[in-house]
Amino acid sequence: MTIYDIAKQAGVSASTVSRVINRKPGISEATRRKVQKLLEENNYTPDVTARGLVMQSSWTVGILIEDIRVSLHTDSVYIIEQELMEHGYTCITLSTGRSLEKKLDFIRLLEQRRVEGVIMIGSMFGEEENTDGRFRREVASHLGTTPIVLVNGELKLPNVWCIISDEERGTEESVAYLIRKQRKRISYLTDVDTPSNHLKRRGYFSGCMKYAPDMPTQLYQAPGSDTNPTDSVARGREAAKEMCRLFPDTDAILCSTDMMAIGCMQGLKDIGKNIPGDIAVMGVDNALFGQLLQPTLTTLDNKMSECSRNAARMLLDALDGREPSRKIIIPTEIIERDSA
Amino acid sequence: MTIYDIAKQAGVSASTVSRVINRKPGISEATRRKVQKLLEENNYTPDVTARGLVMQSSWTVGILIEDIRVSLHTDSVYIIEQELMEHGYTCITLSTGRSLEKKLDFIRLLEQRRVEGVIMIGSMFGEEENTDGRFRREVASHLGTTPIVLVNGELKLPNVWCIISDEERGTEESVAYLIRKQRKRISYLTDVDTPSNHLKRRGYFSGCMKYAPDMPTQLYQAPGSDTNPTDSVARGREAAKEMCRLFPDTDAILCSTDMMAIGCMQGLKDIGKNIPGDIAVMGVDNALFGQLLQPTLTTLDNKMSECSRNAARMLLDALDGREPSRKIIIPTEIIERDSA
DNA sequence: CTGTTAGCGCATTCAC
DNA sequence: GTGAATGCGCTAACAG
Repeated sequence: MTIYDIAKQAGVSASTVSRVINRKPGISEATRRKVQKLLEENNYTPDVTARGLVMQSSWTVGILIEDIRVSLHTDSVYIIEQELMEHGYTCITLSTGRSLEKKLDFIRLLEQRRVEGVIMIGSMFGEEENTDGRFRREVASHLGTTPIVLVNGELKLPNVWCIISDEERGTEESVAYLIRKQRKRISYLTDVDTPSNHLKRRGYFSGCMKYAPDMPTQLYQAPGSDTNPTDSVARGREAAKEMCRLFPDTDAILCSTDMMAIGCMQGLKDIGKNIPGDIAVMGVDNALFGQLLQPTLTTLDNKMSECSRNAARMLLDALDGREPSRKIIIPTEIIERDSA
Repeated sequence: MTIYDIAKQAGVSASTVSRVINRKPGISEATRRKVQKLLEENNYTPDVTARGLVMQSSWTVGILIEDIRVSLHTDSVYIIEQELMEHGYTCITLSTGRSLEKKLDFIRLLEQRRVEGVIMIGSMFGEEENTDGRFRREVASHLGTTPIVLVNGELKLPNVWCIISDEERGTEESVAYLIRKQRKRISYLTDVDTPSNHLKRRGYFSGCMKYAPDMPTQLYQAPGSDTNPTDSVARGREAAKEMCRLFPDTDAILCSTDMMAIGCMQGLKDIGKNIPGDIAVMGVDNALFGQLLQPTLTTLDNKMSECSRNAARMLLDALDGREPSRKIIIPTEIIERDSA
């Protein structure tokens, strides 16, 4: 069913039909009604794809994310999709996994689909000093003129806007918090090598330096590379035991994510440790489930929901030519609960 | 950058460029190489939207779901997207919420985008006897020729395939399980009115009838309508207290979802009940977090991951004209843990 | 007020 | 082997 079919039935031209569909002025009430009736009777729906071709606008935006199963990301995607949909955009959400190749594939996929904007969630989409810049170059050459908003990462490109959660500072303050809570041997548990994890780790070190210069720093990086919840928890569980061996005097474990922290708590329970009596545990993310455990999990809220909402709005602003700020930083907040 | 731009640079016609892009035979090795080189140099990417217009195929499928934040659904979407993407399809995933209007809006949106197939996850997309059939009619008129796979629901339409988890039977067996565990007063906690919840509730009643005909049935339906995790847990928590008032002799609460069960456990703890000593708790879904609580949550695994994987394959089969089975039922499985 | 024409980017006849 | 012409479904500029 095309506008031509409708036009024929109505005895008018296709452009007339197009006009009534798009509510353009300059049409007699009589023909408007006649056409309208036919449209409804035939259950006509315009092909937005064809429309996009001539209008040079797809009303589509892409969302890139490492793994939709990570609840933090799920919430972000939900918020962003709702916000963009309200403004008429349809989202294509892609879980890239951790490989660079896959990320590049999806960048090309979005280009092929002629998306009008892109939101990338996660620090792995940013550039660090130690990268060869391949990702940045590919983004530049494939999406060089598409507005892009990066959540929790930075990419120095003229079409990229950034919004980041101040996790480094937050981790620093988490150390201060634990020290205020009388902890004497704070160790740090991290896993996958991501820029975000590097920042948090740096925050741990500088926090120790600032607030407890005499305390030895104790870092443990758990092996493994997948970041889905199941793996993260399992990894934290193993790591907790390993850390108790490596750092027998530790009385607080600061974890790079809540999932790791949850696993960590499991592991500590496995070996009979009391939380927070023997060891305090603290995570990052403010995941829902931290509230449901016994004891409830103290965590650093990195405000990802707020970041996501802002990201969507920044993209909408950029799409409407309103020039949002190039870079926004959102402060974090410590959520005090029972585990620390 | 279009094929015409490339054609001009190469001194050939657009059709020649099109041929090398699509690896069609009948082109001299020389021009093929020349064009190929230009394509790469210019970072050319075909517009799949325009291609779709002429080929009459969008290589897009839609996924409809009530709320992506429900972890059960998140996993389903992840699995389906991966599977379809491997076969060249791009997914548009839409969280419809609970309103019928929104569902219909999104049905139309998918029609506008000319998706080639649709997967709907959740019983709310099916039809029950007590519905006025509006949803079915709208699906028929807007997506009447589009292959659709329904997960956990049924829609009697020639272009719809169904895959359902046998939750009714599973709930029945859950009752039997609790009785084997010496429970004497099994009550049932449910919430939102969905077909799936109706089936489970029916399973509860028939289970009681079958395995403990003398036991009085005790049903409580918690008020509220949103199914996101936060709300579900909160609702379960309140409900647990209410149920202890209403049914003071209950020694087992069977919950319609794991999130409700998790909330339920919180609520029971709030009022000093011991689990499973005083009261056993059991859920449905086999959510990851059931394993992480203390005590771990006994649950009915409704095999949603398996259902999802099958749904994707059924759609692919239908898309390729391979005629999959019209309806498939997947049996559930009780996962024994500590709460019951 | 309405119809004709052209073109969005691409693939596919059908000639040559 | 390759190019010119045509059309996918739609909107827009220009006539009338």
